[in-house]
Parts: sequence; structure tokens; C-alpha cells
Amino acid sequence: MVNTSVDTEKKILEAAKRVFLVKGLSGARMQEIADEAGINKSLLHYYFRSKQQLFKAIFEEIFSHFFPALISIFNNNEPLELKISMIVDQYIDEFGNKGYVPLFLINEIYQNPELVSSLSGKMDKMVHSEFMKELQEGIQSGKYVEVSPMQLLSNILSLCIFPILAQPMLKSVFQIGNEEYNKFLEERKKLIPEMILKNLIK
Amino acid sequence: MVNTSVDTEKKILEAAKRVFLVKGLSGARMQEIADEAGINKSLLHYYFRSKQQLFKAIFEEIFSHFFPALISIFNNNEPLELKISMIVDQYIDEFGNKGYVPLFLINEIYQNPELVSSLSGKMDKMVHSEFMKELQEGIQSGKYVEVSPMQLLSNILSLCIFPILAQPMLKSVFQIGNEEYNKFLEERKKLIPEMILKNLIK
DNA sequence: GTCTATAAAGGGATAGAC
DNA sequence: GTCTATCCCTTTATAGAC
Repeated sequence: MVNTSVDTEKKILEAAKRVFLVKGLSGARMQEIADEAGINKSLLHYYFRSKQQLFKAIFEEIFSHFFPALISIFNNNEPLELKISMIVDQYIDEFGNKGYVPLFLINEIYQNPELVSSLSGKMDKMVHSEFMKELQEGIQSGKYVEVSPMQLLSNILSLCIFPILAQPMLKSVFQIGNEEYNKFLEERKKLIPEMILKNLIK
Repeated sequence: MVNTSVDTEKKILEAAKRVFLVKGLSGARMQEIADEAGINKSLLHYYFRSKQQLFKAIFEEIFSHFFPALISIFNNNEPLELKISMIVDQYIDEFGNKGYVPLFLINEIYQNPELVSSLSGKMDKMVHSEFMKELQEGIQSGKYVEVSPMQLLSNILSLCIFPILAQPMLKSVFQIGNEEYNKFLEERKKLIPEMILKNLIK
């Protein structure tokens, strides 16, 4: 099996992803990406001209992967109550030990909000999903209390993601290790949907 | 009024704080800090030898300021229910338009968890506060449902801080501007304590 | 204590051989 | 398409004059 150019490009993208995710744009070094990919530094420029362009490719890949899981669940056939549990499970399972992924997105978007402006079309499907329709109908029929979709979504994402971002701080404050932290996260899979539903169902 | 060395050191610390808070350790530049302080770059090294040491001074100042407000409320004379509202108001008012402060802490601690190990003593007062005693007593008397302090604190902080970190993302997803975002945050001052208490009081 | 000048290393980017 | 060599600017850090 030879190294085709396709392989090389893929190797670069994978290496760049690993490095950018953990170090961010300003912390990442082209040399480190090259080493990680097992190739020469100048090949990075051959394939992606500049650090900025390589970063943009990585950012868009990561960003574009972050919401589809959410959108897919938002549009499946399960009732709203179950959808919420599925989202919580999904995010805790996927990012519980990879907090650097949501942290990367929050950081880079905070530093440079224009990064998302070209990608905002992808998120229409979230605001206009089955989940949101069910919510509106439930509110009108009196099943749910009146709540803005933005508040509800913020609550769900906050409760799932923040404790993952703050993992090192929480471990330090409560003097716990990995095992206890994982138990804490597992508990949240039950606790968060309960909390959300108790505040949603009339 | 002359420039004493005390003034200079203070000017450096204030400038460094502004720059490090927004750019982080890897993104900050010594030149920018010097410019911001209106002094020569080599003075930074005269007062703080290296970028690392200057950063450490700033980090400890910011970290040490983040929890005392919480601890102070945790130990005041108000009932637990009111304490929760006060914490929510405090964090939303203080960081609503300064998300880079909690983001800075989360980031730098995530990159380098040892940063807190020397400061963890300060947080004992949080785990062993009046708030936690009231919680324990309320659970034993049957007033509150059984909940671990870590879960409760995580819920409160998550609901307050995450939407502030994710401000640019939320604005982009829901296509809103500053005015609507501030209204969203104001709403949360009522919504969060309601949500927490509904899940705490039996 | 503050400045200028400069060392020394780092890091992004390109030229050119193969 | 991949490498070596190198350019050149940036950035941290120090030496030394005042």
C-alpha cells in the first residue's frame, strides 16, 4: 500500500484535527501537526497554503459534526420526552471524556464569531425541527408550560456540557478522581431529563 | 504625581489582566501588554522575569476572585432558597457581558490542571459552607429531595455560566442581537432559581 | 527604574532540487 | 508529491547605557 496524495491529505487533516482541538488556533504549531502526521512541514503548505486555511477546514469539519447528532434526534419519531433523554445520553457519552471538543468550538467562536456566519444555514434545521413543533403544540394544548425554545435548548445544553468543560475544576473543588467523576456523569443522564421535564410538563 | 514603582507594577498587572483574559496564555503577546500598560516591553521582564510568571500572577488573581462571591453568599444569613437567587443574579450580572472571564478560567485550567492544585485550599470554604449545612439538614428533615451537593452546584453554575460562554453561538443559531440576548439573560434570573427549587423542594 | 539595542529562539511560509 | 534549505518576521528574553 503506497502513500497516495489522498492518504497524505487525510493524514494531515487527522493530525491537524488532533492538534487544533487540544491546542486551539493560537496554541497549535505547524511543526507539531507535521510531526503528528509523520510528514514534512512544507507539505502542510503544499496542501493547505496557510495555517489559517488548514484551521478553517478543521473548524468546519468539527462544527458540522457537532449539531447533526442533535438535529437528527430532534427530527426522529420518538416523543419529545424521549428525545430529551436521547440528547443527554448522546452528548454525555460522546463528549464526557472529550471536553476539548465543545471547548474548542466555544473558544474559537468566542474569539471569532464570523466563523459561524457562513455555516448558520445548517442550523435552521434545528430551530425548525420536529422537536420545536412538538413543543409549540404541547404548549398550545396546555400539556407544557410556556417556555421559549431558546431557554429550553440552553438549559439542556448547559446541564450536559458545562460540567464536562469544568471537569478539572469540579474534580479539584470536590477532591475526586476519574472514577467518581464518571459516576457523577452517569447520574446526570437520569437527573437532567428529570429536571427538564419537571419544569416543562404542567 | 510621579510614577512610583508601585504604580508601574499595578499598571502592568492591570494591562496583563486585560490581555490575558481575552487572548489567553498562548494568544497573549508581551508587546501588547506593554503597549496596553504604556511602558517598555523590557520592564515586564524587570518586574516579572518571564511571561509564565506574569501569567501565573494574573491567573491566581482572577481565580481567587471568582469563588469568593459565591462563598460569601454561601455563608450569609439568608435562607437557602434566597441564596440560590443571589448567586444567579450575581453571576449573570457580573459575567453576562464578560464571558471571557469564566472562559479564561475554564480554558487555562483545562490546559493545565496543576494551576489550581496550589489554590485548592481556598475552595474548602465552599464545600463546607452554611449553604451545604442547610442542604444536609433540609434533606434529613425531609424538606428537600436527596441530591448530592456536587450535582446541585453543577446545575446552578451550568445554567448560569454556559449560556454566557455560548453567547456568540446562541446569537447565531437563534438569529438575535444584543438587545434580545440581554432580555434572554434577564429572564434566566427568574427561570433558573425556579427550576432549581422545583427540583429540590419535596 | 526605565529605556535602547540586540541576542536567541520560534514559527509561518517559500524556493528549488529530486 | 515530497524533501531540504532557507528566508523573514515575530516574540521572548537579556545586556547595558542613562
